[in-house]
Amino acid sequence: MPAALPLGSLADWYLRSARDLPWRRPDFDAWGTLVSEIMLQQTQAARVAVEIDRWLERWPTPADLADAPTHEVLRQWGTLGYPRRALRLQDTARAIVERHGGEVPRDVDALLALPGIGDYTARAVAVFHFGDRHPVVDTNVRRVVARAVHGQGEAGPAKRRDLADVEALLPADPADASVVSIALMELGALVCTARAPRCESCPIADACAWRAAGYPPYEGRRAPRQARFAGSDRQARGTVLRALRGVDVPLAEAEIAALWPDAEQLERALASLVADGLVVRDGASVRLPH
DNA sequence: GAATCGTGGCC
DNA sequence: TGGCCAAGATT
Repeated sequence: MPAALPLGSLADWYLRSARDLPWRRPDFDAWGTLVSEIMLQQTQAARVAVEIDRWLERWPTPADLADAPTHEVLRQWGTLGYPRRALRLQDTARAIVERHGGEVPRDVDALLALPGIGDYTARAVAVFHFGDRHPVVDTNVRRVVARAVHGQGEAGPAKRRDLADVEALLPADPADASVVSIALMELGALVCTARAPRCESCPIADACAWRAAGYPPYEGRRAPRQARFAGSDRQARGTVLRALRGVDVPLAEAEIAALWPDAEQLERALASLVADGLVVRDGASVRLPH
């Protein structure tokens, strides 16, 4: 059993060093928290920070987004990446209106039942907005715990076990547990980074098992590395969607064909965009969904 | 469990 | 320069 982490030092460090991010402002409501957490799925905080306010000014409540034209939702999503998230976010807004009277639910299971909301996002909303006690486990938390608690240089692929693993670290008091979760995330983002961690300024360095062991290199299994992007179906999809966002009329098949050199790959990308509901084929042209 | 899904920043 | 990484979720 590893020694307990100095959670008091961690919390003090957080209160001293936390970034001033929009979703940490006291006036951020449950809906704003949910929207920001979905945008933060695999997208860097700095990029979300410049988009979130404009989004929430346009659609300040779930009912507002539920009623929006989907093509406008996709345009506003812009280049945040993984545009299926924008569709799911609108689906979630509609589900909140239908199932929960337009109010973001507090219950983790109710949150998990919403489209596009998984283990991380559901608990992030329940903890960071509602103040309940749950483990909030993202890539930062997994890395910090792997190092400080388990003495491993990397976390390896995400596992179901990670949730219970982190839950065991949390203080009993929900408010204290909430600060520990956000502080672990911030520590992973600012200090205990994937490359070149800043151990000299780490508030829990004295208790870090990885440091105590002399920074042994990671020997365990790793997540498979991302496929090359250049020339991929993903790039083809992105190219098509970027073109459609840039105009307010459908694009003819010939205009679409001019976007990508490999006709067979373009057709495959187009078919997958249609299957995802991101694009609609309308006769001999292609457009964003209404 | 592994593959898929955008875009941009960093060294 | 190109691989790695980023507040993950879904199938």
